[in-house]
This record gives sequence, structure tokens and C-alpha cells, in this order.
Amino acid sequence: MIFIVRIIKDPEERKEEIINAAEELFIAKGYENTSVNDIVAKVGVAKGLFYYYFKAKEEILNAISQKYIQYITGKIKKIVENEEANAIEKIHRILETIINQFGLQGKGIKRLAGLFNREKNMAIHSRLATKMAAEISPYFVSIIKQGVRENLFKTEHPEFIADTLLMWAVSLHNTIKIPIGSGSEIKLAAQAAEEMIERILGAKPGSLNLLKYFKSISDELSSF
Amino acid sequence: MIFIVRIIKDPEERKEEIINAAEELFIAKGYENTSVNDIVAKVGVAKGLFYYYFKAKEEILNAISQKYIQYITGKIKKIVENEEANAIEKIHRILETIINQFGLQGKGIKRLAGLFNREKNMAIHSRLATKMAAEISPYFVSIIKQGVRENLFKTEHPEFIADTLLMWAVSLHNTIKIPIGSGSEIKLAAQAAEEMIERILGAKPGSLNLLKYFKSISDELSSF
Amino acid sequence: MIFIVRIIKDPEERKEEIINAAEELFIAKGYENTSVNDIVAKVGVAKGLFYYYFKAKEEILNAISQKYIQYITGKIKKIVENEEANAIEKIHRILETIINQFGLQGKGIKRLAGLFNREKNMAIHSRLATKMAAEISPYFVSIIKQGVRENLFKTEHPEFIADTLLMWAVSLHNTIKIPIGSGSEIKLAAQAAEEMIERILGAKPGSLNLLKYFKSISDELSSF
Amino acid sequence: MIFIVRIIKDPEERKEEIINAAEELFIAKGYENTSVNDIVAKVGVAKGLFYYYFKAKEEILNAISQKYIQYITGKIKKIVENEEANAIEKIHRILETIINQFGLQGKGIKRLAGLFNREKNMAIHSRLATKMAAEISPYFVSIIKQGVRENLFKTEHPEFIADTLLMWAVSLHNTIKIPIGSGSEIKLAAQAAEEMIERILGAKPGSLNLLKYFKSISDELSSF
DNA sequence: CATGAATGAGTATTCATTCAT
DNA sequence: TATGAATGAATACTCATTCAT
Repeated sequence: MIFIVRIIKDPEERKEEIINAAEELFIAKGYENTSVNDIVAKVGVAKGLFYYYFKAKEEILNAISQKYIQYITGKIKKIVENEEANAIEKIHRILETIINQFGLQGKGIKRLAGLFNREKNMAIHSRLATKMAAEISPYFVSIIKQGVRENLFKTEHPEFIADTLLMWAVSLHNTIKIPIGSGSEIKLAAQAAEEMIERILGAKPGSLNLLKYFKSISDELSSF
Repeated sequence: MIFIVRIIKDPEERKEEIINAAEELFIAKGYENTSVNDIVAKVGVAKGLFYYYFKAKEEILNAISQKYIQYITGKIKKIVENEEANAIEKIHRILETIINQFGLQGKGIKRLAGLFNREKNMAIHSRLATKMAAEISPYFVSIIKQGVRENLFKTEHPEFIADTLLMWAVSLHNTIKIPIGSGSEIKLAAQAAEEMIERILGAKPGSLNLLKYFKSISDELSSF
Repeated sequence: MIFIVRIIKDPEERKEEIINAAEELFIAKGYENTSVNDIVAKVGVAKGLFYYYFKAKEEILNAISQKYIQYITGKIKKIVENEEANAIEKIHRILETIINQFGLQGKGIKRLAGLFNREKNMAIHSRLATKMAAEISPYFVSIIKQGVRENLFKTEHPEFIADTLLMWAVSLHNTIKIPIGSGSEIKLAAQAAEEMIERILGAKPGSLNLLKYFKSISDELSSF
Repeated sequence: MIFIVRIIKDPEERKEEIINAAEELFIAKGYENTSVNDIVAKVGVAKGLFYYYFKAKEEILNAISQKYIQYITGKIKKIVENEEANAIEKIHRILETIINQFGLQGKGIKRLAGLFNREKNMAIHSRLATKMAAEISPYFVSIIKQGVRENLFKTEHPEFIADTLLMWAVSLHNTIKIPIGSGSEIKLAAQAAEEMIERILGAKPGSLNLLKYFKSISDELSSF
């Protein structure tokens, strides 16, 4: 005699369960190489249930994207709009947020990076990055303009600069030789990055003081 | 009696024929959406022949990449190593080369852009860009160092800057809102870009004088 | 606090509601292309309720068939059994009924035709037609026999003829090139049909006088 | 060690092999209930091969239809066009052909009847019947006209009559209560059919003399 | 060098039906 | 009566790759 247990869960919970399983598989194997079969097997439910919650495989991608975008832009929006702080301080806050608090479900920035890293996920990456950049860009522009007003930055093209920096940030993991190994190398890269950003923003050398944040990010990423 | 005509060609010629057919299809439909069947049908040969020349479908991607990389790095290498010119002039030469002479098989930069543009080809793009950047980077570094020696640029991180600029150039078409329409918009974007590059390189404002090149590129791309 | 409204209806009413929704969908999309999901969505109830009323999807087909068969045979039975009229007049009455009063739910013959017309519903059609023919056949036989007694018809095989004519009527819309366009074409077809029926029944040429009815039917059908 | 034998056959032969397997399965289980899997399993080839020869499952239906239509219309065409015989004799020839020689691959009329009989194949049936009727109709018209010229038939609507008789023949197996059992019943039905056809054609009673052919067909069909 | 028939694992998706609540 | 989450078998179709000729 076989008992088939039918576990019924709250729809929201189930949906999240499926999203999380899918996300983990996408990170591990790439979107294309993850079949709907894999996903339902991981959750331990029947195939039909996937299509009860999502109209198509692709739809789950949007769900994942949306999750990240909402989370991150929510944080940034708050910082930019509500805080009493100058432009540089706001940038610091944002970096802190990204580093320390990004931890969606306690998995941190690694999760996002993982989703992006694999060549197989380039299509997702591109899509997500584009959407994210579009969402975040206005806040960056706002900070840059504030910095210009506060005489911390100097530029007449805040929109262009915002986009460029975002682009740069977004494609960092892609093209740069991730500095693995000696701490001095990391330090050098961080110095260079800081110098470049300051120059782009027209900020005084050393005024941004971003090194400590870069270090935290490096540490997280290099622990893969 | 039936005569079956079997056209035997020089291996190198056949290989190129296949590569070119594949490339055109990848541009038109994306890598994933192009089947081996499509490729051999376009060339007019049997399926088996594809696997005589290429171990796998993926291998043809490398062949295509290689073609572009060799062509472009060859040109750049020549300019950097052989020409008697200062750093800024060399940059001008490279831009000219890219714009005017890139025309592989008379299709010009559009071909490359087409191969890159579609979201479906993101995987190729990423791969190609990474390889290309790695090949070209040393030449950029060399130019930047020369510029520093000539007091045209000012930086202590030429490698980092070279990579950053390459990355930026490579992902331009991806993330930036391509300025279509009013010439003034294009001009503004070009000015902003020039300012940013000059700042990154530590060059004097206006010394790079890149505007005309940006314009040519815009023209080419906007004519799609 | 959330209030979930659960509308409880009289079982018979609910059942009819479901049957009607199903019927409309079958007409619009065909039986195979209509899912149980579609049906319950249209009614606005949960999936489970469908299976409370019907053991299987197929069962609803029988319900629909039954509805039509009962309605039509009821009318015909009345005419054949109760009316004081000769055979030809009874045939006229039946045709009138079919044309003027068939209107189940005010949609008339079109509804039935719609259910039959689509190739996708061939299976239903065949089933319904067979059942209907079997039900109606005895009444036709009765009329033919009456006509023979009245010297209006002449045949020794009333059963066979009844079946043949029914079959013919039922498959009319299937195989015949529906005469669309010129009225003269329609008229010709009608004349031919009348001649054929008269011959089959052994009636005097022109005695049946069916042309006006054929015209009405043509008009209805061609207004699709 | 496992040896996987790859049997390569002449394409035409393979295609026929697949068509025949498909046809047998359609007869046995109906089109919808026959999966591509079933077909390739029966032939003993890989699934891909099916799609090498047929673009889609539906395409094989057309192939089967075509086979029958070509065969039958070929025979009829010959009889109608080439033979020196009067209209009634030609009808006899056609019936003979259908009964005695239809045997495509020695399976005879049963095969065709099987393909038609199941309710599940109604869609196919309808399609095939329509096509066939359209092909054959002109030859019937030609015979009827000839009969009129020869004073054997009498009608002014040969096209209408041809279609009606075809329709009737085609749907015979569908709606009629197949007379199983006593020979006298069969005989009666045959007499009735003959009488009806003669009347429809306006032929003299008894002139068609079709009884023997009807008997043969009954015998074949009742042996299922 | 060249052919093209043959392979078969893999994919997303549908849907009638069940059942715990 | 009514809900709707859960099931899972079934399906058509794709395509990179192999290999006998």
C-alpha cells in the first residue's frame, strides 16, 4: 500500500518556493540548461504545479528579476530621497547597503553575482542589468546633481555620467580580470577605480574615499 | 541514369564558406536559433560535411571570433608599434581604422554590430568582447603609457584605465540610450563622452578632440 | 479580515449554467479545444465543482445532446401525433418548426449549426446526429406511411427512405457546396433537392412544394 | 558490448513503411490516440526519423489521404473516360472495381472502412470524404449526363444528384443501422437502396440491377 | 572530401482528474 | 455545495551529433 501525500501550501509560499528553487538552479547551471523538470524535482512537486503558478518558463525569470530590482531600488530610493546627507555620504550609504544588507534570504551579493556570472546567463544578465540600470539611473543622476550643487562634483553631463558609471558597475564582473590573490593587487585596482570615478565625477582626488567599500566587495566576491 | 554532382572544393575555401554562412545566420537569427541544418542548407552541402570541418556547432563560434580579433588586433598592432605619432594621434588613427577600414567583406562595422546587438547573441558577445579586450588591452596600455611620457595624459594606473575604456566601448551599444534623432542630442552625448574620456586619462580638456569620430560612428550605427 | 463570497445555487440551476457555458465554448472553439478550465472560468466557479456535477468532461456532451434531442423530438412528436393534416402538410409543419421555433435560448438554428459546423466537432456531430436520427426516424416513418395511405407517396420501404432522408438532411451542411451568392443558384439547388425528395418519396412532381422552406433555411445559414 | 545496428533504407521505402505503420495505428486506435511515439516504435526507428520525413504529425494524414484518393480516382477516371459502355454498365464497372480490386496492399475495403469507422477519426473522415467527393464528383456527373443522353436516366440536375449520391455513399457506414444477421434483411435494404437510386436518377425500376453489388459489399463489411 | 539517413535524449506545455479543506 | 491547490501522464517537436556508404 502506498500513501501519496498531497501537501497543500499557501500559494504565496509555494510560489516563492518555486522561484527560489529556480533561481538556485539558474545560478548553478544556467537558465537554458535548467529544465522545468529540474525545478519541480527540486521543489518536490508535480510538473503541472509549475504551470499552475507560471504561464511559461520564461515568466519565472521576470519574477526573479523583479525581486532583485524592487529590493535594490527600494533601498536606493530611500537613501536618495530621505536622508540628510551630502552626495558623497549618500554614495557611501548606497555602497554599504549593497554590501551589508543586500542579503536577500541571507545569501548576499553572491547570489546575484552567481546569477550573472555564467556565460550561459548572459541573456538574463543583459535584460536584468538594463532594467535595473533604467530604474536606478534617475537616483544616480539626482545624487550627482546634488554633488554638483554642493561643489563636491563638477560636470555638466550628469545623465551621461550616471549611465556610464552604472554600465561600468554592471559589467565589472564581466570583463575585468577579477583580482584574485595578493591583497596589494586588490588595493591597487581599488585605488585605480577610485581615481577614475573621482575624475569622472570631477571630484577632488581622495575626496570620495571609496577604498574600504571596494575591499568589502572584493572579499565577498573572491570567496567564491 | 541519374548524375549526382558532387562539388569538391579546396578545404580552406569550404571552411570559409561555412563560416561566412554561419556568421550571416547568427547575425540574422541569433546563435541559438540557428541550427546546423540552417547552415548547411545555406551553403548547399550535406550535414556530415559540417562535422568534418568543425567538431561541434560551438567551434564555429570561435572561428568567427578569431576572424574578427585577428583582423582588428592586426590593424591596431601596426598602428601602435610602427607609427611615428604621439598618443593622441595614435588614438585618432585607431578610430579611423575602425570606422573606415573595418569593412570585412565590404559590410563594415554594421556586421560586427549586428552580431553583437541582439539579446540572443549575448553569450557570443560576451565571449568575443572578453577575448578582444584581452588582445587589445596591451596596445591600449602602451598608448596610454606613451601619452603619460609625452605629458598628454596623467595617470598611474594605465592598465586599469585601458580595461575600463575598452569595457566601456564594448558595452556602449548595449546599455546606452542610442541617441537617435536630433543632431544636438548626439553632439551633447559626444561632448559628454569626450569629457569623460579626457578626465579618465587625465588629459587636458579638449585636447583629445574626438568629436568627429564619434559623429562618424553615430552616423553608421543610426543608419541601421 | 477577508470575506470570501461563496454563492450557493440550486443544483439544477448550476448544472444548467455549466451546460450552457460549455455549449457556447464548444460552438466557439470546438470540443477538443475547450478545456474544463475554460468552462469553469466562464461560469465563475471552481474546478472541483465541475466534477461534482459531471463525472467527466465527456459527460457534458451527452447532456448537451440530450437537450437538443428532447426539444426537437418533442416538437416533432406533437406534430406527427396530434395534428389533423395530411403527410405533406405535416412535413411543412415540421420544417416551419425547425425554422421558426427552433430558437433555443433565442439563438435559433445558428446555434445548432455552429455546434456542428466545425471540423473539430465532427465527433460530437456524428454522435448527436446518430442519436437524433434514431429518435426522429420513427416519426418520419409514420409520416411516410400516412402519405402512402393517402396516395401522396408511393414506396414499399418507408423505413429505409426515412433514414436516407434524415442522413441526407443531417449531412447537408457538411458536404454540399453551400450556395452562396446568386439567388438563382440557391433556387436551382432547391429545385433539385425538391425533385430528388419527391422522387425518393414517390410523390407527384411539384406536389411537395418545399421551395419556400429551403429558402428560409438558406437565408438563415448564409447570414453567418 | 552492444552493437547498435543502423539500418539505412531507401527513402521512398522508409517513407512508405512509416505511412503504413501510421495508417494501421490510426485504424486501430484513431488518429488522436496514436502518438508519434507509437508510430516510430512500430516501425522500429528513432523519433527523429519521423520528423525527417514528415514536418508534422498531421502531414502523414495527407499522405494517407492522397494515397487512397489517387488510387480510387485513377480507377474511376479510366472507366469513365476510356470504356465503351453505357452509363449503367459503367456504374457496374465502378462498383466492381471498388469491391474486387480496391485491395490496396491486399487489405481491401476493410482498411478504408476501418479508417473511417471510429468516431475518433471523424475529423479525418470528413476531410477525406470531402476531398474524395470533390475528385470523384465530375466523373459521376459525366456518367449521369451520359445516362440522360442514352435515355437511361432522366434529370435536369446531374451535379446535384451526383453530390447527393456521393454524400450518401460516403456516410452509409456512419448512420445506417448496418443490417447484420438475416439475409432477408440485407436483401430488403438492398432493394430499397436500389429503388431509391433508380428514382433519384429517374431510371426505370429494375434497370440498374445493383443488388448483386450491394450484397458483396455487405458481405465484406459484415465480416468485421 | 562528401553525402544524408538515422539517432535519441531532451524540452516545454497541456489538461482531465483528484482531494484535502 | 464549493474551493482551488496538486497531480502526472501524455504529447508533439527539435537538433546536435553519428556513421555507413
